[in-house]
Amino acid sequence: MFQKPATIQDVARAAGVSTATVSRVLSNPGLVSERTREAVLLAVQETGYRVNQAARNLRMQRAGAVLILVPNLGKPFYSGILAGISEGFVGSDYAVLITDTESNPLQDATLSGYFIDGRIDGAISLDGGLSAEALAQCTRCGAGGRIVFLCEWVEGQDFPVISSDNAEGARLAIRHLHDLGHKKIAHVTGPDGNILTTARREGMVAERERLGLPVRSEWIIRGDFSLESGHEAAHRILAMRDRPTAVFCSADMVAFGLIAGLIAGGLRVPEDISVVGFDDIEMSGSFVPALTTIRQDRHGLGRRAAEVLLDRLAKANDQSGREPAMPVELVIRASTAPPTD
Amino acid sequence: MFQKPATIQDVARAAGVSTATVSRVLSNPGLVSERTREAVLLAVQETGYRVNQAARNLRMQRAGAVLILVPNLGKPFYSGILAGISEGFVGSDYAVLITDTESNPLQDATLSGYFIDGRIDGAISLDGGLSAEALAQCTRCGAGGRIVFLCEWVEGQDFPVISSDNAEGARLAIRHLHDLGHKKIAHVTGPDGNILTTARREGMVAERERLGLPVRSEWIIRGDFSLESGHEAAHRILAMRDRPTAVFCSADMVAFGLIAGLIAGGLRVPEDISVVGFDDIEMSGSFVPALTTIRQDRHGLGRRAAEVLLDRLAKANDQSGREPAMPVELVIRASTAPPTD
DNA sequence: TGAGTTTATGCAATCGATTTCATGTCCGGT
DNA sequence: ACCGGACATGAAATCGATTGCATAAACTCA
Repeated sequence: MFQKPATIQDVARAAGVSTATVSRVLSNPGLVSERTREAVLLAVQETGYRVNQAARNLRMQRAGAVLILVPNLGKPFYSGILAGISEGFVGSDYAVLITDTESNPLQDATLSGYFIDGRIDGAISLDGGLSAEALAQCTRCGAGGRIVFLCEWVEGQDFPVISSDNAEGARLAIRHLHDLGHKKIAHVTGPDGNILTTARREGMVAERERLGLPVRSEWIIRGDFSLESGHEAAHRILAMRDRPTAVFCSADMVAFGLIAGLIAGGLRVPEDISVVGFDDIEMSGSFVPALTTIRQDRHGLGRRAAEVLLDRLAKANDQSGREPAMPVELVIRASTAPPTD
Repeated sequence: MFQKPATIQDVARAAGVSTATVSRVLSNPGLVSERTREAVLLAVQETGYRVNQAARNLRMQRAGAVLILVPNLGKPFYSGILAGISEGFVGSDYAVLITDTESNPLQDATLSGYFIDGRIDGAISLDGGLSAEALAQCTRCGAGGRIVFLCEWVEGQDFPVISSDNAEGARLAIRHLHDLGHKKIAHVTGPDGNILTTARREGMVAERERLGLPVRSEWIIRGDFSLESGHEAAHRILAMRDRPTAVFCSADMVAFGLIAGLIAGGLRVPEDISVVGFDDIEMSGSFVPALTTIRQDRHGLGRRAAEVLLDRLAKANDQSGREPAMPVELVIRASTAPPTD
């Protein structure tokens, strides 16, 4: 057969010390004398010892893992975020579990169950659609302080939230279009009930009012962050009598669908109509035309969420509340230009 | 403070039986009498007991987790696969760990380390770029039979492989173009050294020869599965004196970049040039023009890999080797049409 | 009725680490 | 020379489950 992994007993025997000493060398070397420390480290080398996580977790009453709840792993938007999160946990001895809440919907008891099981020590949710009951169950079993929301969040709950400054992003987009000379600006929203939909729509409306731009209710088009919804929006716009000269989309994917639809309908982007996206996913820079958009620091968002959660897990301090919003940035590319009345 | 999770002891006390009995009720109910079984189940309800995974894993000498190695989580291609994998593990009491091998490159000892640690019981690698040394270390520590490759694989190694019939996909694409009347067919490859690049290129070359289609070396354009490489390929093609009338791309993303580039260069798709992709990712159906492509059953591939790995983990049987290739399918949409010489 | 099964259950060892507590040694100060 | 403290180490309890073995009760069959 194959060689069984060495246990702490094996190391202790090899080094001629007790298991307690081996354990101390590994986790608290200051307590051990120079001589024995070296002997133990040598024995560790020789035996190829690695600490058994199950045993350690059992003894330390922890799970050694965190769970990331992703609404839909397929959306390119999440990739950079996940990379940032993983990076944030490198060297922390927490394993990162990822689950797709769309293809594996959570029951109310599932998340708290993972905590009770000792499967996870903490969670980062990119899904703002968790039920209040599910969260209440987590709080009840003491997991409340170990859940962090990222990008999305649940209204009326007091969990830490890391997110971009969505309102500011909307503001930047509108101001950019206004600076180019656009007055008739449409908006394709996210799905109803999504917290980001609200934040971006309201930011956009506020800025439009501030700048005194004209308002038409049909210029606010309901979407759902998908390529298809952008495509549908294009049809709506093509059919309008009083067409906007620019469109601010709630997500880059929407912008892609929109642009494709507009071009298929005979318009040119940006000559006939300007388009601004939101997110700045990888593809946006190489789309044709390259997309002007609001950049979210996806990697940074992920890292920050990991940091905040690690901090929670380490200190068990329960000061909740929202983290300062992460800055966004306007990236000007080729999909916007002055209107050509 | 919060209520501590109930242990098996608590349940045993509540039901007036020993912990052994509780354990049996939960894992091997047939051994226990009707009466006590009911009493125990009641006690489980009342206490809200859930078995502690760390303890169970320690005792059973398992990790309760599998690791999925994904080359780049950001690529939409992987989404459906991951969904299929997760689905395959639902109800199996294995946790699914996901890691991005691009943003977190594996050292030679990392993967085997996870096995030795008792962090994972098995792995599914979507990355065909694992080093021989890393794999050798896994084999050495007895983890050889618990690694499954999916989509990609490492040449010269005897791990089970689940993958689509890449050669057949290439054949279908070329035959489709040939049936439409195309003779001058170009191909944008994947990255050098990638196993799929080879499989698809060779499938395409073989079929082209079989049909007696003309060959020009510049019609085989080096790409890397990315949108950008499609875009570059467009420039190459636009600059050719003897232009192909159709292009078979090694991935849908490449096709998107290619089409965008061709259109920007003044050609029409499919009127002036036809384009076929490979993968059929979500976006392909709603791209403009909708993409004709070779569909891989991503969900099914993921599920199958999960099944094969679960099987391995359960039976500890070591019969390795390649699984039968998963079928692919030609999906005809709007990006291909007869040539218009 | 008694020997031999079968069935149901409990006791206690075990998995591999961490950590408390006790012990022993060495040192400096008086 | 003696005492107190600092330091190094080991013995053993502990985390929460699973399971081999022993035992007791119930049942079968001649």
